[in-house]
Amino acid sequence: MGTLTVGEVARESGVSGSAVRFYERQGLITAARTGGNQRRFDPDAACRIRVARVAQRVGLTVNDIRDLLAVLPPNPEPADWQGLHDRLTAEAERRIRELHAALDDIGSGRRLCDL
Amino acid sequence: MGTLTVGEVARESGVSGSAVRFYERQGLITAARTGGNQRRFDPDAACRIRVARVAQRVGLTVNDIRDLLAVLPPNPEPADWQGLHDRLTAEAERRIRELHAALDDIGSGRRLCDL
DNA sequence: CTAGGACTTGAACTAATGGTGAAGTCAATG
DNA sequence: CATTGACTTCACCATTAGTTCAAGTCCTAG
Repeated sequence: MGTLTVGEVARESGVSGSAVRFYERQGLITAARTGGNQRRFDPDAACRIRVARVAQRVGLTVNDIRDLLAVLPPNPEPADWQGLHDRLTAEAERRIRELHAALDDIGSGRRLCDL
Repeated sequence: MGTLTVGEVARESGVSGSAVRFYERQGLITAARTGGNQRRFDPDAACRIRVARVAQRVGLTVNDIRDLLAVLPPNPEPADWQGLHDRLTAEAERRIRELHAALDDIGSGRRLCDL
């Protein structure tokens, strides 16, 4: 099944080789092994990593992303992408709401701190 | 000038005593010293800490917050609060824009990863 | 004037986060 | 079959934001 090496996935996904191995350790991607114990990835590994990078920009940790990607099977169908998209969107919007709430508190800052 | 002990500032600001000392080390607040080398804070110290906590919610690090509070003199005037408010608002809005940009990229996720 | 709670320092420690680096092993090519 | 680049593991690094500890000092109320 797996045909891509660490280096190939790294190049395709734009992260370092050590990051690819890190992501495998963390369960974001999975790999088959050759007789000589080398990793071989499915072609969707790079894709999963690209999704992971976007999720990091939303503020998710690698742990969060593991859970997120757990619901994404190999060779995902449109519905799988949709679910993932929905979860990420909800998370980003939640963070935007938190920032707005902080802004509101800042707005009342002078009153909070009248000296 | 300074009349409040570490413990009093901690109580007023809602953080621990060790955090108060930490914030002083980091330059978020300043303290006078008694003859016996104990810290004595101005009453605005607790206020500055409350501002710092809001800034943390916006995503600033303690280092960022030191720079932010550096422009806030003791006994700040309305214009000082305004400047601080503007900087925090700008930062929060920048982060909101980043999240929106990430959302846009998520929207194109299926195309990015067509397998 | 003394008891004990609050304070002092500095260093070590915690815990999460996101990797990197060194030393050694594999595999494909000339 | 040897070279050389890619691969392996495991330990370690750096940052962030504090907490904890020990050993000692201060200060204030009774």
